Amino acid sequence: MDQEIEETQEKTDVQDQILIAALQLFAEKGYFNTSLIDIKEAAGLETTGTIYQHFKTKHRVAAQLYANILDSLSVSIDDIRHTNEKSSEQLRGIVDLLFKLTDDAPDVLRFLLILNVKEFLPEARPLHQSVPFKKIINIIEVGIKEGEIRNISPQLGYAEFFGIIDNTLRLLLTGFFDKKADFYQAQAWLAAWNAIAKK
Amino acid sequence: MDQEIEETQEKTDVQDQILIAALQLFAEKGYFNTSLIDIKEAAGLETTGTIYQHFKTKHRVAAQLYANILDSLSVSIDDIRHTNEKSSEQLRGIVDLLFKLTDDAPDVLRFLLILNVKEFLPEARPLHQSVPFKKIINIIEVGIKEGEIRNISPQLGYAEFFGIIDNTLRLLLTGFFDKKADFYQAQAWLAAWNAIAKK
DNA sequence: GTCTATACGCCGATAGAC
DNA sequence: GTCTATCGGCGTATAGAC
Repeated sequence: MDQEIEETQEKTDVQDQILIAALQLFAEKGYFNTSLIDIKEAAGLETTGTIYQHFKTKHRVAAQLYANILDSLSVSIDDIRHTNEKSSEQLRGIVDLLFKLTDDAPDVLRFLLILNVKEFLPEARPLHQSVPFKKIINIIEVGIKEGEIRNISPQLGYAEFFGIIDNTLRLLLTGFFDKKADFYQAQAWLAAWNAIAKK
Repeated sequence: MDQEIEETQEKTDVQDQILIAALQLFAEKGYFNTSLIDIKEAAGLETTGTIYQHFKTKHRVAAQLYANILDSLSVSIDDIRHTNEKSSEQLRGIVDLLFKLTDDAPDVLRFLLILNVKEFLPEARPLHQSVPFKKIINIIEVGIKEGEIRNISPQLGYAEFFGIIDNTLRLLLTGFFDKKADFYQAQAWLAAWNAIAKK
């Protein structure tokens, strides 16, 4: 039984190694510029065959990666919703999370925001129709109902609020800005919230 | 001499056919999912060899396409700057242009905004450091100096203003919105301008 | 200068030894 | 269940006939 646990443990570790290596390479070079040989080497494996023990195809590697990222984001957003009452606080929490991720795990945000995921995962829903982003739109809807946010269509509110946040993150990730991230975070939050807040 | 002109004319036409076909396919499927055989067929050619008469490599096709789009945009922006005095009017003109393009030539904007150009043109400057977009930042700088735009860093102003516009265009291009484009254009302009205008 | 035929390499995927 | 060896195919690019 100990053995079983060890094996399971090890298998999980190898899977994670592969996913981590793939994330880094996809974020850096893109899906199509990354071969399984690249992934194998970055994951410290001897052979590409090992990848096929854990994933049926290269495509599945990317699909799993995308699913994991969206799931993790979704959980974090739920957490933020439960620990904050007002829509403004919830949105603030999400913005904090995204900027924190830009610092701690830039490859995750590069994958989400810069790669054109549809190109290699054509069956995946567009980012803006994924579960976590639907939750953000829902927060905006609630904010409108409760009078914190001005009375616009939630989709438009999302476009305006998240347009500023998303673009700021993008510009941070591509090295466009010259000041520290914290500066832009504060400014972007203010501008984004002002764009949709009831005056 | 007539013959020379005809030949030149024809050559130009074939080049354009290739570029138009490539634009459409790249915008729809992405660069890596598009083969030269696809392009040849969409351009109405018999053989991929013809493409190699006009472009050294597939990569050059994409590079030429990107250069043409940026040039054309740059010319349009110059025109807008010359026919409008105030920064607010110039920005308004650019927003009108971009929404018009979304309608008339969506593939151009898909290429610019949705594809991750760096993936297949690694040597190209990021969009936000390209000539036409530098001109937009310059307009914002002038607007700040002349007091139309509040006193923020031009880069931040660009992130806020263009974040809203860019995201709205993206959401239009991906079919996220349910109302007509005109509605979102008016709203996006207002929100974007309000985000940076001096109150 | 346009089309035919083909070379060549790379990469995803697999079969099978150990 | 990990590694070796290799297949098959696609896609870019070219060489050469017409």
